[in-house]
Amino acid sequence: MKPETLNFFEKVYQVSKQIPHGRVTSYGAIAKYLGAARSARMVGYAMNGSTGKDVPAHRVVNRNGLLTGKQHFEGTNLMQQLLESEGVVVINNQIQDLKKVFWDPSNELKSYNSDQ
DNA sequence: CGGGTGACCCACT
DNA sequence: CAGTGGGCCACCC
Repeated sequence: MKPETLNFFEKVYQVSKQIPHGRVTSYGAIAKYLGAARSARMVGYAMNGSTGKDVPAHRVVNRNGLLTGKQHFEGTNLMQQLLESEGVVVINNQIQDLKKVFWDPSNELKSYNSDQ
């Protein structure tokens, strides 16, 4: 068991967990923070396994602020419900004031905090 | 071992 | 300005 084997998934999970309450980020932002800006798809793919974990995948949306992964959640509008529950205004699966609620890990975290 | 897929993003036309 | 295609990297069969 080597936790250092932090796969791309694990990295995404940790970053997602660091997302503040009432804030959202994009796959590309996380991917870029991990050094794979052109591999945003992997971030979303990682989220596929985040369902059922302590990872708030609902706080992760695409660049347009659209809840693309909503269909992957249990319910139909569960993702939107969770975001609105945190104070994020979401209309028609589209986050409003994304610029205000947007949270950039590279801008807030700056570095990898192994100590969480 | 090889091919296909994917909760995306960027660039070109 | 808007639309389309390609690219990227990891997991699944």
